[in-house]
Amino acid sequence: MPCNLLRMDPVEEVRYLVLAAQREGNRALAAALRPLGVTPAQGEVLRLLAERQPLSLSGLGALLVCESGANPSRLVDRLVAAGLVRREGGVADRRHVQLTLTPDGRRAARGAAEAEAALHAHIAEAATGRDLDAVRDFLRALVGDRGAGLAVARRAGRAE
Amino acid sequence: MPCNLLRMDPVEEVRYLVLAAQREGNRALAAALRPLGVTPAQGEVLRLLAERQPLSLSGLGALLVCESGANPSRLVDRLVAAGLVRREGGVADRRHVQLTLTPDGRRAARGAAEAEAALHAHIAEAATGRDLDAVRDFLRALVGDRGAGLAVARRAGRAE
DNA sequence: TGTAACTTAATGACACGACATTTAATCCAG
DNA sequence: CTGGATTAAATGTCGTGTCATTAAGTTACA
Repeated sequence: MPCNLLRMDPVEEVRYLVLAAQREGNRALAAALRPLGVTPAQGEVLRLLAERQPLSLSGLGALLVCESGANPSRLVDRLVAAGLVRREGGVADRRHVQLTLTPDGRRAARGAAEAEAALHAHIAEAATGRDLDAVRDFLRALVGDRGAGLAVARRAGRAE
Repeated sequence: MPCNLLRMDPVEEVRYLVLAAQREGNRALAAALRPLGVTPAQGEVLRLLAERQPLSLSGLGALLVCESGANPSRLVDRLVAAGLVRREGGVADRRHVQLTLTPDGRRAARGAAEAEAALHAHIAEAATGRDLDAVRDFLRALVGDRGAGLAVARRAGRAE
């Protein structure tokens, strides 16, 4: 009885819409990446390495928005097993691993960039006639600088 | 080279901020629910049943924003094992399961409501001085009526 | 120097989340 | 009334995502 008469609180609806947007974006991206044999999380790793290799596991973890807190050992494991990433022991500090793309990994990163472009076009379309910067500012305030929010800030060049 | 001089595209930043907001919201909610021994996904089931029981598995699945596509058999399994939900065979149609809350489940649903209220207060705080309705409208346009977006629309009374 | 604090990565455990397949119950066209 | 399509639920599989612990390497300080 409560829900056809009572409208949902805008705050609660925004909470669920954020969840829904993440889910649908992830589904769309997964579908676009499937022909490459790569998942969205793996695609994020490939894109980061293409721009900033070499990276250590913890350096990568600091920039990943997915898998924000922990170290992405197992995420990288699968990319190494797939032959897309090389994992070499560090020289100066033997704790640090050096992650780099293989030639196949570079190719997959290019494909992932195209899949992301399609998703970005979809977001841009939903933003036509709206103030996307206001949405961005709200989301920045919402995530603050904890965990995943800090990773985005680092990616955007707003924090080191 | 690319990232301290080149600002990130607002569209791409919004994409990652949506992901980050979902992650951080989920982490905060998980922490608030942990004393109850319940996860955010389980909390969503408890809240839905508290308002709309009895529900079948597919009816529940149509309203869940998490786990949007599939049937939430295993999600419910754990709630039944925890003694929070009762799962009874249907009468008219023996395929349909009847899900209802146990007294413990009603109690857990009340606790989950309090944990959600804290998250909603955090969202409301990030929205002060901003146009939350505009954010909501953008996110509605973004998710459309596919999968999780449709579940939100149903919850908000915008669709049956 | 030597040891305690710290950092990095690996790993165990558990619960999703998405897709696909299977099984059982119901519906419906002929 | 019957046999194929449809629907509901369960289940298999794989890849996260989070928290915790462990082990190894490095730093810092008494």
